[in-house]
Amino acid sequence: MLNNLTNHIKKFVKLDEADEELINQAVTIKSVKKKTFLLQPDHICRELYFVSKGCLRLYFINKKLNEQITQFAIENWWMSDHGSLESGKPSSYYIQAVENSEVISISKLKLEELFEKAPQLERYFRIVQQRAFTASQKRIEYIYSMSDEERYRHFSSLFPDFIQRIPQYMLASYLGFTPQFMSKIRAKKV
Amino acid sequence: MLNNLTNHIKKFVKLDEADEELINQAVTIKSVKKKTFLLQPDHICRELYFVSKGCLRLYFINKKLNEQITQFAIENWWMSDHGSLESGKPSSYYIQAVENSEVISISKLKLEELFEKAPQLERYFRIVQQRAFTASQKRIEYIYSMSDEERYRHFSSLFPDFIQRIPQYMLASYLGFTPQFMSKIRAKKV
DNA sequence: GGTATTTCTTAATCTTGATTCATTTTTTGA
DNA sequence: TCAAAAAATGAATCAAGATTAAGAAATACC
Repeated sequence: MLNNLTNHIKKFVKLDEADEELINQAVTIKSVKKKTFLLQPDHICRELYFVSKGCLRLYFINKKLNEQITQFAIENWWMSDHGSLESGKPSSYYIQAVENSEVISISKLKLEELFEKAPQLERYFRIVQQRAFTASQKRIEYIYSMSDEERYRHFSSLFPDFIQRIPQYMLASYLGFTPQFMSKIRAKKV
Repeated sequence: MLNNLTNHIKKFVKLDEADEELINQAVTIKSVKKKTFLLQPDHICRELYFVSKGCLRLYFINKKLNEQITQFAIENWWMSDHGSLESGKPSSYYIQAVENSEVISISKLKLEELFEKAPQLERYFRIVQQRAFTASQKRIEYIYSMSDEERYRHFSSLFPDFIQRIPQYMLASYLGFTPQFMSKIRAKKV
């Protein structure tokens, strides 16, 4: 649904019909089945993805050859490898659909064109980017101020619905510990 | 030096003389002595600080009553508590000068006025914000993929000059471990 | 509907880095 | 310049969570 994107933008800045039209022409809708990759290592990331339905994850393979998830994106979140997108260098990440999803995709190039034609988007992305940064900082704060167990309980209480949607091992990965440890603390819970 | 700010902005977007004038009128220069606080807990953060000389740190007091540093800002970096700035709620952070510093300060209010008068700034802050987010994500990646010792050695090799500027215990705090552990790995180094 | 693959659990042992407490070294400021 | 405060070091003990290795339970798919 294209509307999901423009509706989200309109929560932050004003768009007239011409703007909406421009945006809708610049983006493409993709249906992605569970486990499909939108980005793989050694590829240059050239697009940003807005999740209109479903769930994506961003992860890399660490030295111990385990998947390390660094981000999830659900409805109304953007997902991309901004590092690769900016630098034009190959990514070291995977972006993969965790559920059958619908994403609205826009290339970096088209986005830059859009910034010229609809300058309010510049503001929208500034705001969205700032929120993303604040959230990321908050996450670092949590990492450094809670134990793994505390972080698990904290996350569960903040996002009870979300933890139902994804396999436990993915949450363990996102929170930075092993599935075994996750089982241990869940067992304790009783 | 006001020029430090406008020069930095001009690395990302074009400014004409009128823009520069507007910016210079909106900001104020502050000389801050080492250990001076620019923000303390329970205060609402209403400003953003651009470091034109010196070094600031952002930290909070964790449950164990230790200082936990989450960010440093040196020359040409912005520092603020975006969470408090955005929400208008009291901060739980300290922003403190680590060295005698010169900061260029702008209030959230004035900045919003500036966005109207000089829309290129919207782009500048979008770009700066995006870089900050990318850096923050990169940091989370490091936290989750290296041991504390590895992270210390990695950081030291990336920023050899910076580690000379700050006390070791502050670096230990930023990297998320104790000064004692830091001593241990430094001793090993020989 | 049954087999194969994924996901989750349990338990024993091992490691990294925290804690505690004491001492030394360096820096600061009157 | 010298006393006091701040910062760094060292060593012994402890704890959180990793690792390894099974096995059990769910889910997916043919």
